[in-house]
Amino acid sequence: MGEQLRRRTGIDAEKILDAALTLFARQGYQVTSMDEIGSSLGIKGPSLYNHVRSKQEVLVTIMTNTMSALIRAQNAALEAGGDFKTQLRRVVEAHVRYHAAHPREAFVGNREIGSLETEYRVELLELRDAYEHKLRSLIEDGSLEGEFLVPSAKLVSYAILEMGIGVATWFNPLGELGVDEVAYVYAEMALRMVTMRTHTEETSLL
Amino acid sequence: MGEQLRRRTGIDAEKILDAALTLFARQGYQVTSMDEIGSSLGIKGPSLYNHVRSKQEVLVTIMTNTMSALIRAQNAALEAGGDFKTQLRRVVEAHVRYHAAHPREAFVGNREIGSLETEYRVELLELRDAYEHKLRSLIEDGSLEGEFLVPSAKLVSYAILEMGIGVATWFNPLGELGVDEVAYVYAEMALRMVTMRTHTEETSLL
DNA sequence: GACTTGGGCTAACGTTCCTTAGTTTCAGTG
DNA sequence: CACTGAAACTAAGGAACGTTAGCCCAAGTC
Repeated sequence: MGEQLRRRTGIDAEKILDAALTLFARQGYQVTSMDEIGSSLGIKGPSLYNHVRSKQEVLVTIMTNTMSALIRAQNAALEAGGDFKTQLRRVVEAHVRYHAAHPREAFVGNREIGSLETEYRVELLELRDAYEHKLRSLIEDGSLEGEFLVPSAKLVSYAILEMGIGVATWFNPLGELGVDEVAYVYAEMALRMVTMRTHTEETSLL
Repeated sequence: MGEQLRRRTGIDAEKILDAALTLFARQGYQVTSMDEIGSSLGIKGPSLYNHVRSKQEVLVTIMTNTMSALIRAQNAALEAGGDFKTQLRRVVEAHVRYHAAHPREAFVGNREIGSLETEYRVELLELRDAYEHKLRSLIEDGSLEGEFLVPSAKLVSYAILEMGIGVATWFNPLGELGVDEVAYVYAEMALRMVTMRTHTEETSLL
C-alpha cells in the first residue's frame, strides 16, 4: 500500500533522553507516553526500544545524570577553596546557575521522585542527602570558626537549597536579569542568612 | 452468594476530599485511582460518583481550598498592622506555619498544577500570583520607607516564599524543632534577607 | 406496611499505555 | 551482487482506569 521510506534517523539513547526530558518536564512522567516521545523524534513508540530498555530506565538515567551534575558542580565550587564566605558564595552560585540553566532537569528531578521505583528512589535520595550535607557542613564549620552565626545549620541549608531550586521555575535567559546577576543576588541573600547583623561592615546588595 | 450488608457509611464530599488529598500527596494525582480513594474509605470507586462529579473536580477543589486558606492567612497577617518589619515577620510566619501544618496540601498544591485542566490551572495561577504580589508589595513599600534594602523585591519575595514551601517536605511535628521555633527562624532569615548589614542593632538569631 | 430515595453495588464501555514479537527495509561489507 | 545487521515498522497482548448504566438494599416518611 502506502510506500514508506525507513531511512536511518541517527537517533541514539542521548537524543531520546533529551526528548523525554522535555516532555517529562512539560507534562510529567506518567502522562507522557512512549509514542509521544517517539513522535517528537519522528519515529514510532516501539522503535524506542531499540535504544533504551524501558521508560523507567529513561527516567532513572535522567534523574541520576541531573544529581551527578549538581554534585560535580558543588565539588568544583568547594575545591576552589577560599574562606568560608567565599566558599559559601561559590556553592550557592553553582547551585543557582545549574537551576537557571537546566530548568527541565530541575522540574523532573524535583517532581518525579515519586515516579521512581523504590530501589532507584532510595539511591537518588542518598545522593540528594549527600548534596545537602556538604552545604550543611560548610555552614557548621564556618560557624565553629566564628564566621557564621546560625540557629540551625540544617534549617539554613534547607532554606538556601530550596530557594535556589525555585529559580528554575521563573528564570528566563532573555529576561531583564541575567544568570550572573541572579546567582550573585542569591549568594548575597545566603550570606545575609548566615551572618549576624552585629557587624558594621558595609555590604549593600548591589 | 456472599451476603453483603450495605449500610449507611456517612461518607460525604468532605471525607472524600480528605482521603484523596492523602493519596494525591503520597503518590500523585495521576497514579491515584478512584478505586483506591474509595477503598481507603471502605467503599468502591464508582460509589464516589454519588458525592463528587469527577476526579478532576476533586483535585480542583483541593487546590482551590488550599490557595484560599493561604491567602486568608496572609491577609490576616497583613491586617494585624505594625511597622514593615513586623508585618514581614507575621507574613512569613503565617506562610511557614501553613506549610508546616498542611504538608499534604503543600505537596499537591505545588506538584499537581500541571494535572489541572487549562482553565482551572489559569485560575489557580492567578491566585498564586496575587499571593506573591502581596508579599512583593510589602517589601517594595518597606524599601521606599527605608526600612528594607533589596536589589530586587521580586527575587527576594520568590526566595522567601520558596524556602517556606520547602518546610512542608521535612517538618515533623514530633521532631526536635516545634512549629513556633521554625516559623520564628524563617521569619528571622527573611528579615536578614531584606536588611542591609550596615546597621549596628543586635539581632542574633536566637 | 407500602413508598420513596439516597447511596451503596456490579458490570461494562471505551481508552490508553508499556512492552514484546515478528516483519521489513536500508546501508555497508566483501 | 549476496549477505548481514541495525533499526525502523505493524500488530497484538495484557492490564489499568475514569466514568456511566442499571440494580438493589435499607432507612426514613406517611
